[in-house]
Amino acid sequence: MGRVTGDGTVGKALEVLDQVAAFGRPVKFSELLSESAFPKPTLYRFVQTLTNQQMLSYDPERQTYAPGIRLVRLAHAAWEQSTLAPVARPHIDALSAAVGETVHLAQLDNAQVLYIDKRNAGNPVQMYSQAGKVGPAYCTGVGKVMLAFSDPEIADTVIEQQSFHVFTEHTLSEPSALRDELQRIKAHGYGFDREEHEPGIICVAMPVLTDAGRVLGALSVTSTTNRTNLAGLEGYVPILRETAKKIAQDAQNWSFPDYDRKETTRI
Amino acid sequence: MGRVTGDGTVGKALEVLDQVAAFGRPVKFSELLSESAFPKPTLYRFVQTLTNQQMLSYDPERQTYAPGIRLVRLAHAAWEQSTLAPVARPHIDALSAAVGETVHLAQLDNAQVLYIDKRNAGNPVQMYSQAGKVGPAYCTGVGKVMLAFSDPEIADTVIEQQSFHVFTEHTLSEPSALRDELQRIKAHGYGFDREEHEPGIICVAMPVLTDAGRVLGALSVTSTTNRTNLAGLEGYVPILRETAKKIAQDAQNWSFPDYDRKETTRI
DNA sequence: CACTTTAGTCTCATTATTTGAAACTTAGTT
DNA sequence: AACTAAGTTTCAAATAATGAGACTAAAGTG
Repeated sequence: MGRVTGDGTVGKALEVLDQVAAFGRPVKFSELLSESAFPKPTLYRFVQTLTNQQMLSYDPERQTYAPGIRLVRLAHAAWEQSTLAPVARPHIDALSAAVGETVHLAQLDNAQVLYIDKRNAGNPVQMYSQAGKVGPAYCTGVGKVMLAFSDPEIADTVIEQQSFHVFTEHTLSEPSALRDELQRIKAHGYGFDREEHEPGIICVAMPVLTDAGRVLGALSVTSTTNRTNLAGLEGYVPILRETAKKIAQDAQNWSFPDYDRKETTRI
Repeated sequence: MGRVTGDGTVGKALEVLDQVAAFGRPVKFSELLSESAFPKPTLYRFVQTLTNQQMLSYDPERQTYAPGIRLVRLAHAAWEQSTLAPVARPHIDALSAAVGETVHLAQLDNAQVLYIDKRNAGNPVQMYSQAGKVGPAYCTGVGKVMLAFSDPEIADTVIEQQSFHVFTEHTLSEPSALRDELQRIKAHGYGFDREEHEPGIICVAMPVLTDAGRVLGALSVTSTTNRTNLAGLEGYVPILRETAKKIAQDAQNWSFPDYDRKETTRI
């Protein structure tokens, strides 16, 4: 059995859920079927079950499925309890205020970069729309920095799964080039995105490491080639290093208060 | 069988997931067991499966489970495709700028108010931390407004599920009082929160309705009794009504562009 | 209009998985 | 060492998942 899923029925159902999410738009049953490894009635039942459970939503007019509203509720709990976001929040607020540029906080999920928080430079709104978004690990500042400090075995597994799609003329398109870059990043302690993902967009990234050296996530300050250059961004390294250190410390000391939360409180 | 779950194994597993999320903090297996309807080995296997699947995360040090990071990624897709948030975004930006007070956008999920977007008044950050949060339907402006315009059958079902916990001296603590209030809201077309959930916090809420009168969600402008009063908030009714109308129109005309999204794009 | 195709839904005997009582293994007391 | 509580494994019985195929509805075609 070629399948990696495992975990019986539940694993299979979640695989379907991921598939729907991967489309990035509402999908018809037939579209799903043509990409799915499951036979028609089996896929059908999964989709029905997930829709019943509000893990998928169904648009009867267009006959399309999309990830459901129940996920939004569940994710809030996940974000607050299983990501760096709550401990990092005050620190990236301060960082953002100090540098006046866009700040990202990311973690690794499934060989992809998962952005878990963001502070915009000029425009103060439009935030949640970004947290939860995923990006490629091989051509983003945060992605490369996390790989550079990851366990070599894990890094290898992740590298194997990268698409190495060429976004710009600066994109590293070969695993070997990426490995060299990771070497350099590890030596310096931080890394750059040199317009590797989008023309004109550059960033400095810093890993968030435990005292033992385990990667918890990464931070970055992003700007454009119009406003600054790599040397300019390098000036943020000290404050980035400080911020990363504080986040790591707080994360290690973090202990959840065991207050009884009687009822939901006002948001 | 008394169980409401249905949907076989997948439904049961998701019930466990909900239970973990409901704790609002990392939980030990034994805590979960004592609240769960499942026998020990069954619950044990569900928790294992969900952890494998990254729907739960496990902290080996504290031996606790929490909702997992995979949910954050899935929720982003849900938020963008299955909620009012993307269509409403520009309109609530405009509303927020115009009124200079905190603005909420909410939908009903499972007899609860689910906040799906928010604009803060003074402090511009701290946003995603709020979207995804849930609140009671019977004592929030958005909750009551959505109930008032819902199908009576649905409203009844929802009302039955409310806790009617008394948060403040103004909280409506009886279904009959709530029903009267819903009547009044329906007559006026909008509603207030008169410090029913938290002392000093008041709001005006407006439903977002389709042309056919179906409830899509609700909007509210929140303030404090220090800054204004109900009469003051009532002044926002025209702009709220306009905003709600625009959101409803956009939601009805909304059609997803069928561009091929080749790769993930920069966040 | 009958005929074909395609997409979506349903049935049911077979098969595989889930189930949970009970037993076992740690790890922490007294 | 004896006791206790929390977590984990086993295995036969009970149950649910599976998918080939049949059916239906709707859209396209000659």
